[in-house]
Amino acid sequence: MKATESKYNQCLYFAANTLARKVEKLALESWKPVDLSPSHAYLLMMVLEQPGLQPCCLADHLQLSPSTITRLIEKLEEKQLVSRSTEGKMTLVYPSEKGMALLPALKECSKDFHNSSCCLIDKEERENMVANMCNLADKLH
Amino acid sequence: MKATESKYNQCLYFAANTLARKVEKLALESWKPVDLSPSHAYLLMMVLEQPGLQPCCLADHLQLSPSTITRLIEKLEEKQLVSRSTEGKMTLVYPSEKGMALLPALKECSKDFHNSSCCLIDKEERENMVANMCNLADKLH
DNA sequence: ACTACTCATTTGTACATACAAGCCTAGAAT
DNA sequence: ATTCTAGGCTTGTATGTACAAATGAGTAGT
Repeated sequence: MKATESKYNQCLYFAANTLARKVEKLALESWKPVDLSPSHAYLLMMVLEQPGLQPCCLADHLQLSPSTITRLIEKLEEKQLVSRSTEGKMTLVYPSEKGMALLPALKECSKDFHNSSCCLIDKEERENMVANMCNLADKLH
Repeated sequence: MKATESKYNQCLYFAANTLARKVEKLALESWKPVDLSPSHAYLLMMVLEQPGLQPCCLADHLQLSPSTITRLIEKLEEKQLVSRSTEGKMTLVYPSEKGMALLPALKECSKDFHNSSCCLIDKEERENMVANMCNLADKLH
């Protein structure tokens, strides 16, 4: 059955969750080439762009809780893609050589993901939707 | 930081997930009075409306995997809100007395959830968004 | 200098969900 | 009848995420 045919096709809870799960699945596919989950990949990309970023800053930009960020970094550290250095009460996250080497592949995955969702929906409509979703998310405190 | 201010505010992955998590949180609050998570509540409401529904049908309408449905039913059974009866190779789910007694409260929660999201966003815009999200979800195979 | 307080991070634990493999039961093929 | 197959459900296990409590390091009050 399609989501649009479901009993709950007018329910925000239903729509938001269903969409997110499907998008997650698509993203998972797109980032398979680098063997990272989408959130790991986004975090790594941020660190590559701004080496020495703090976890709290990552949490802000990715809109994830600090504890989740810790968990994501842990895994990237295991894979030796980033390293943490503790400076006083804060932690700085740096990409490793191996992490840096991954940048082009990451960008490729990013592009792939973007394309595979773009071909399903009109560019303008898509942009509108994404903006609306962010807006509503912000209102939800 | 707000989602609209994030580095990734144009990314579908980011927008869909951020929104879904926030909506989930709001829904969680709304259904606290009946001490059920939103998905448990929706499942129960479906069973109340159509006693004897099969898990596969629930999975279809709620757009969740069969295994997730099993897990949801298990918990509702523990709470003695529904019961399962195996008829040949299929399973039928029925509400219990206790489950039926919960119907008015469930409807109240449902209304609350709807209202608390409605006061944040224009009715028409909201309806549009929900419809668009379902549509896109369907296209994401 | 001692205490209390705050902030950034981590840890233990829990929840929502899914995938893959297994288990029954019903019906089909022989 | 016996075996094969398919469908519906369940089970083991894994992923993504968060909350609440714990840690540890600066900071302010006295």
